[in-house]
Parts: sequence; structure tokens; C-alpha cells
Amino acid sequence: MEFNDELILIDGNSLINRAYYALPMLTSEKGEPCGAVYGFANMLVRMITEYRPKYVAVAFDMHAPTFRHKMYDGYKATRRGMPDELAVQMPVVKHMLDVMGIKYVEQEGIEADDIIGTLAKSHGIKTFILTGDRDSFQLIDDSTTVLFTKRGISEVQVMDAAALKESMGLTPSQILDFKALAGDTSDNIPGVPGVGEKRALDLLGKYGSARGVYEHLGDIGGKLAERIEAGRESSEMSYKLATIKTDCALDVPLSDMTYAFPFSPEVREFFTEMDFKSILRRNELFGEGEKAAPQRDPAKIVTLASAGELAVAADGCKEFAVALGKVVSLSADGRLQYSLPVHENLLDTNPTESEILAALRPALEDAGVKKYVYDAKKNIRYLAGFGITLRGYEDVALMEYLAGRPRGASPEGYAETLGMPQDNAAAALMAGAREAAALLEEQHMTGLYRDLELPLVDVLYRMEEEGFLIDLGLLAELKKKFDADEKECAEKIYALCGKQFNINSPKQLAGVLFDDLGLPYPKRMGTTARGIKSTSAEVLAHIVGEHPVVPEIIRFRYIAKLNATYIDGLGKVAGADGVVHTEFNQMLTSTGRLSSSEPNLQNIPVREDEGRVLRGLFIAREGHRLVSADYSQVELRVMAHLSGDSNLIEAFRRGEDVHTSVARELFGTAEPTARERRTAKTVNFGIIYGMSSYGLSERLSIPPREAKAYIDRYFERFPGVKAYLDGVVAEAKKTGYAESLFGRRRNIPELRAGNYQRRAFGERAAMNMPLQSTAADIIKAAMLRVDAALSGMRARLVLQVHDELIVDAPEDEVDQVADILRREMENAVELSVPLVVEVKSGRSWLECK
DNA sequence: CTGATCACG
DNA sequence: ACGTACGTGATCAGA
Repeated sequence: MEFNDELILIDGNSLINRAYYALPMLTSEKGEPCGAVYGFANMLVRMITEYRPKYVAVAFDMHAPTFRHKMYDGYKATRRGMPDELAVQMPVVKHMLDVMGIKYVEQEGIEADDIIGTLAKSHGIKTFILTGDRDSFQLIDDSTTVLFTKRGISEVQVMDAAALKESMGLTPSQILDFKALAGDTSDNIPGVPGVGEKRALDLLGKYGSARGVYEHLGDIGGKLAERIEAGRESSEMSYKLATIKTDCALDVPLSDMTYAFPFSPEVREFFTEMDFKSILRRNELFGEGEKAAPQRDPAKIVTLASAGELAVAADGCKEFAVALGKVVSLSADGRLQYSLPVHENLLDTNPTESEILAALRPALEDAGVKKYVYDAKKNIRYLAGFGITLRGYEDVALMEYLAGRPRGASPEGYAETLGMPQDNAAAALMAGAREAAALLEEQHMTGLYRDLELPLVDVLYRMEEEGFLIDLGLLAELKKKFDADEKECAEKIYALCGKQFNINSPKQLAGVLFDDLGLPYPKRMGTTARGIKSTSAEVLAHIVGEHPVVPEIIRFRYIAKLNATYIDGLGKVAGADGVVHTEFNQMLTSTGRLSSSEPNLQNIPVREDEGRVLRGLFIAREGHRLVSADYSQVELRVMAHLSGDSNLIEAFRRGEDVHTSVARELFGTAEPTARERRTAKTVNFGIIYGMSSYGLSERLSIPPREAKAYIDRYFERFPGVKAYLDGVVAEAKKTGYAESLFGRRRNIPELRAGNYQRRAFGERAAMNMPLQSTAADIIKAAMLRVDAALSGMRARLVLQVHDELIVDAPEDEVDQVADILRREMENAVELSVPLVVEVKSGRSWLECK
């Protein structure tokens, strides 16, 4: 478990109060009120898991009067006393903290605010203050951030100096001036009578501070100046009342503020006693090997004897969850679950799988009856095997993926992550679907799910079923050629090295190159994790002139790769009919892209001529042609749109080659050379990936300072891009996630890591995410449009490769398909720059050029 | 089962 | 002074 070298200080009274008023009146099984404890526990757990701080402490107020009461009789005089239902929960919260081993601090005569102020400033480490009290904003500085609870406790706003400036227009120290003028009704701090929040902000904007205001009373004049003058004493006192002390006599060393996480069995026991089910469900909070969390729902489970009974259970339901597997389980209303073991030579009376499904068929095929399934594509395929067409479904796994929640691989695995019994997975689906739907709604991703991802499931299913035809004759031919080439290349290497060895073994190869042959190992390449010298393409490129064997090894690597991965690989997965059916994984990537596997058809060679010939293996069906369409520079166009940079937008609107345009800006020449264009292209890619000057210098083989000059120049010419990328990172740091144009989110916890390397990675990922992700959204939208436009035709979508779609079309539909692809892809979304699609066709993928 | 390597966008 | 471009999947070697 990795922890950050950070401290979280919690304003206990503030949080408990807010939790109490935010949550409905909850009572434990014994009838004791526990809503505030629950809200507090939830927030605490959220802080610990999100921030992973090494240190946590909670500060409480005590009843005894403080210096503020002595200064001002009215201090907090308007506060209502705590309701009894809340008061009884205070000791419970403290007991909980004891059980969790979390330090809490309370001291007579010192308010929680002052405890927090003092602790925040006495240890010199990054500190977060969790509170709902705006007073705390005065403590913000480079190492202190306030996590401000809003809307009850459901939302936490990360408040640093920049955020404070944006939301209130004040610096941290101006918070005191603000209170001195406007006062604070909740603490009954008077401020200047007659000056409220609005006027105080206005005055501070003009004169900077309360003192400034009093120095410029003449400028203000009129009735207002009189009132302010009259309130001088009150204002000075308010300033002092609002000032949080940072020098109280407190001795709380950092070592006192550590705690045990994952939580101990005692903590689990406490939560069990309190009946905090949603926390208990999160097994990752507790040490391993402990007893599993208790079931969340004591729903009644009915094991049926026949398929007919199951059908009766499903009949008349408007919606139900169904998990198909060794045990078919069905949940009708979230409370009652039915399970039916599928025949496995158990009892003759057990119905077979097809009997069960036949009984459920009417419900499964009725689009008016909503079915909650886990991984709809899998279910559609499974049911299709029984001649059943699944209609009207919600995909709980897809919802969880979009919501960024952890999921199991199967409905049973999902049930496990929810802490529910695996043999009634449908119950978990029913419960999970409601939670996930609420989460999507809260994150504004319902549309993304319903209008994009869910309809895409069926498109992908049909693409997988359709498959891609392989030329088996050519495959056999190429196999012979690549075997021969590989062997010949290996012989050359053995001859040049004077011995035989396994060239595919990085270890053996390193031994031959750097020990036997004594080739120089480029320093700063470092060694691999196991202390072996790397033999990567990058290293080999550096020493390619040192010995004639090096280029042979580079070639051998390439041939062996093509042979093993593509020639042999495709042979293993192609059916007797020569068709390969890839699997498109829709719920895997962090950016919303698809991935392809078994075989991966998204990484078929194209960059080198020798590898590109393998694309000749992918052919159209008899009497058909392949039509391929790919977006030109989508990610850069998305960046132009999202950044609004006028220079970049203009370049795209002029319809020029964008790398040439950028080269012109970078080099200040009207007609860039090919080399200059190549450099610009590398810079363009670098921008998309959040590069550093070092990264660019490596790829361009130039000194870092020259690379930096290119980057500076780029941002100078495209200032909107710079501002946009900075903004994305800043926003992601605030919210914890980056998002696409269509609201797809990716949580990036690395942004809050204490470790520089991890944090820098988070920043690059944040910059790249909206670009890659929006591009993924766009082509998904295009796929839905293309699929719809092809209905009634014989042409079929067969492949997507991130920015490319391939359709297998009968000869007589080729022209129409080409039009459809261009039209639907170019109009999939409207951006401030045009989307441009290149369409090609051929008998094989290789010919599509 | 993990790391090294390398194929793609 | 850090370490160094985003996102994937397949294969092989060697623990």
C-alpha cells in the first residue's frame, strides 16, 4: 500500500454537523440515530482511499469558552444547541476514531479551527483541511489546501489559492478582511453593520484590504463611508475574531497521526455493529484473509424445480435481471431471486439449459421487458446459440465501466465485488444497476451510455460474428517465405558471431553483443529491471555501425516478430473457412477506445514495406471489395476544436496539410522542406502526448535545448493550445478526472501522488485523455451512423482501427458504401474544424491505398 | 507469471 | 533534481 507524505486535518464538528443535516434520519437496528456517524465514516473512508495520506487527524470543539468568547460576548451566541439526536452521536464518532486508530484532538479553550491552523502550519508537509467552514480559506498557501464540503457532504471542492481567486475573487489573507467587513452570521461576527458580502467584495476589489478601505474613506464618501467609519471598532474586533490561530500550545507530532490501513478486523466489526453495509461491501478497505463482508440484501432466494416455474417467475415482470451460467438466476424486483441449477447429470428432474431458455424466450425477446445483464454482447451471443434474440437490455458491466467503478469479470465476480452471494448473481445485477445508473446520472454520462455505448454493443456483436476473411493460400505461401528468411538471417548472425545461441533471448543476445563481441553499450541507456543490458531496437539503433551483425539482428527481430505474431498467430485463430473473428473489448481502455484481441486486428503491420504485405492476407469475400475509410488527423482536429486556438483552426479550415502548416509556423518558411515537415509532425504528436523537451529531443535526435526551442515556438504560435492543455491539467487536479467532449471520464489519481514521477505521468495522461477519448467517441458515433445507413444492404462493417473503418461490400455496392462512409464519418459530430475522411477500396486491405 | 520487446493508432 | 510522449495486445524467455 502506497501512502502519500501528506496530512489530512478534519474539522470534526463541521463535518458531523453537515453529515447530520445532509442525510435522512438513519437509525441503527437498535433504533439509535447514526446518520451523522455514517456520513462521517463515509467521508473519512473516501478521504483515506482517494488521497492515501500518511497522516490523518480530527479536531473537535469543546464546550468551554475560548479567547473569542472573552473578547466578544456575542461570539457564536446565535448558534442553536446541538439537537439531541446529533449530540448522542458525538461520542460514537470518537469511539469509531479510536477503533480506527485515528488521532483526534480537542482541548479546552482552543477551538477546532485553531487546532487545525496550528497543526497545518507546524509540520511543513502538504496538508489538506476537510471542512465546510469558509474561515479556513485563510490558511491556504502553497502547502495547505482546503477540501471544502458542499451540498451537504456529497461534493468536495478542492480549494487552493487559484480556486479561491476564481470562486470568491480573494486571496487567502483577504478572507480576514472580508470577515472584518461583511461579518459572519453563523458565528455571529458583526463586521461592519450595513456592509454585506456583496459590498465587502466590491470594496476589497478596490482597496485590497480592510485597512485599505479605512485609509480611503474619503474616496468612498457619502452614507457608506459614515457607516464604515462608525463600524471601525466592530470591524477590528471581527478581524481578530475571524483570525485562526496557528501558534497554539499543542504537542501533536506527526507520528501520532498515523493510522492502520487497510483497516483492522476490529474496524470491520464496528462497521458491522453499526450496519454500514456500503462500507463493508468494499473488501479492499479491510485486510485480506478476513471474513467476507456480510450479504447486503437479505432477499429471499427461491430455488425452483422446473423451467416452467422460472418462466412463471419472469412472466408479467416489467423488468428483471438475469445471469446465465451454471446456475441461472433471475431477480424480479430486487427482493426475490429465483435460481435454477442447469442440468449437470444431477437429477433427471432438473431442466436442461435449452429448456430453461425456451421457457424464458418470450420474456427475453420482448423489447418491452427490460433485462439487466452483465456484458450484453456475451449474453446476446450465448442466447443466439439457442436461436433467441435478446431485445430490451441494460448492460450493468458497461455502466460500471463508464462510471469508473471496479467490476468483476463475470456476473458472479461482480456479485463478489458487491459482497453478495455468487449463486444469485442476478440479485447483484439488480442492485448494482440502480447504483450504477444513479452514478452515471450524477456524472452526466447517461447519454453517453444510452445513446452511444449501449447501441454500439449490437454493432460490435455483428462485426465479430461477420469476421474478416483471410487468404489461407497466401498465408501458407508467406509462412514458407518468412521461415526461410528467418532461418537465413539466423545463420548469418551465427556466422558473424562465431556461435549459435537463442537470438530471441534478450539475456543471451546481450551476452553475445556486449561481452563476446565487446560492443559498446550506450551509456545512459541504463539496465533493465533484472540488471541485464537492454537489446531493444533503440539500443541497437545506437550501435548499428559498430558491427555488421547488428543490422542482421534488427532484421531478424522484425522477421521473427512478423512470423510468430502474425503468420503463426493468424493461422491459429482462422477457421477452416478462413475467417477470423476478433473480439472487440468495449470495457477495457481508460480512454474509451476499443481494443481487439484473439486476434488483435488493430496492430497489423503497415509502417514497413516488408510487414505491410501481410495486409494482403485480409481480403474481401467472393465478388466483394473492401472499402476502407480513415479520419485524417482526428486528434489534432479535436485539439483545434477543444482549444479554440484560432491559428490551428484556421490551418484546418484552409484544408492544408497540418504538418506543413505547423512547419511553416515553426521554421518561418513559406515552403518547408520534407525534413522540416517531419520535425513538425513529430512535434504535433508530442503535443498530443504531453511531451517533455527531453522526449522530443530523443525522437528528433537533437539536443534538449533545441527541442525546447521548438516547443516554445509551437506554444508561441499556437497560444490557445498552451492555455488549453494547462487548463486541462489544472481542472483535472481539482476534480480528479479528465473528460472528453462528450463527458466520458477518466479518473487520474496519479495527479495527487506525492511522487514526482507518478504525478508527471498523471499530467501527461490528463492532457492526452480528452483528445484520444473524444476521437474514440467520434468514431463510435460514426459506427452507429454507418451501421444504420448500411441496413438493407449486403455490405458489412468488419473492422475498426481507432480512426479507420473497414467494410466488406459487394462490388455493386462499393460506390454507395464509399459515399456512406465519407458522409457518416465526416458528419458524425460537428466541430469548429472540418472532419476529413479518406476512402479507398481494394480486393485486399493491402490494396486499399 | 512477469518482464522485455515490438506491432498498431 | 527528479525522468522523460498517450493508448493497446501477442509472443517469448526464464524465473
